[in-house]
Amino acid sequence: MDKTREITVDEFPAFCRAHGLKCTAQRLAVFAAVRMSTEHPSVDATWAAVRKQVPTITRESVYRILNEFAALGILSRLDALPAARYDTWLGPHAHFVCEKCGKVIDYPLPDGMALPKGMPAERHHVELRVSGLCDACRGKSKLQTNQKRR
Amino acid sequence: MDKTREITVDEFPAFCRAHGLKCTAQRLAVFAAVRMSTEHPSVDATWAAVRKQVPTITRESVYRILNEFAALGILSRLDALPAARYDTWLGPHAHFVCEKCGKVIDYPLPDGMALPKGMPAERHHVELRVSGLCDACRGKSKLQTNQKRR
DNA sequence: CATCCTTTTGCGTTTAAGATGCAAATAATT
DNA sequence: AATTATTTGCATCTTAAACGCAAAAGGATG
Repeated sequence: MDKTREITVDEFPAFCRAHGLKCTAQRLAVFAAVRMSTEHPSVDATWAAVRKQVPTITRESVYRILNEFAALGILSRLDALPAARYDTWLGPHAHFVCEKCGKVIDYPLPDGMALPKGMPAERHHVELRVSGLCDACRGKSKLQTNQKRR
Repeated sequence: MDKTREITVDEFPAFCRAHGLKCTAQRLAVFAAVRMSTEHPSVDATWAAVRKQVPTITRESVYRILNEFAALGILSRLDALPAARYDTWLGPHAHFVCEKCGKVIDYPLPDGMALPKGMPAERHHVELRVSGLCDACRGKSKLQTNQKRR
């Protein structure tokens, strides 16, 4: 089985059973929210989406569930400031991170991109991160003047 | 001039003059601390080192100075949890980040590694991040059992 | 070298992310 | 339907990071 393949929402209950997890409404809704989003949502963004389905869920549960999922490997965690973001694309890929608005855009890695020699073999997550200004932020003159340019 | 070249501590006063910054003892000590370290220090680690030279400096000043330096481009900021880390190696390179102890190890990028097509051109920082367990943490059996393995 | 002016620092305070402990609630199994 | 281990919600705590402002210090000028 390909560990980098994203599982679908339909497959989620079986995933829970296979890992001895209860398939709660909270877990399902959190997984579906991240799986369906293309925005690499933060905890709070995920919480906002999940509350529409499960109004009683707390932010703390979203934290716990997202980190649990990251530890189990069905989603990846992108350490970013001010807040970590989550993603279900598990294969090696590149992230463009806008320094102004925080937007994250995915790119596939070039074919045949090799890791540097000497890197530990049992890697969990490969991430090429490029930061700068996204098109929207670059277009805004007001933001441009605030942003230090080189 | 190569913008990815690290400036030396000796060159720092000239750098300040060129950018209209006052060359204060605080700025010099913060720069020297990160420049001399191979540990990718966090704000607090930098603060601890700088206090030996400038005992009165506050953590807030270290925050401000490090972020100012990152904005000016003489050091790079590595967004990591629980705290951001700073580095003076400005050229493209890879970071191995230990998921257990947070240790960061630098690797040069393989020759000819191309960026994915469509990435914004005016990039500020290219980072290949690989996470997993460092040798020290992998060697500790106690940690190994705590760590979920896949 | 003394003065002036701008920048920077230190201090107090604030916001927000993330984690934790425990009792109540709930899913899975019999 | 009852049982049991897991999970959630709630309250609380810790720490990273940022901000506003008055005091202090750097750097230029006469």
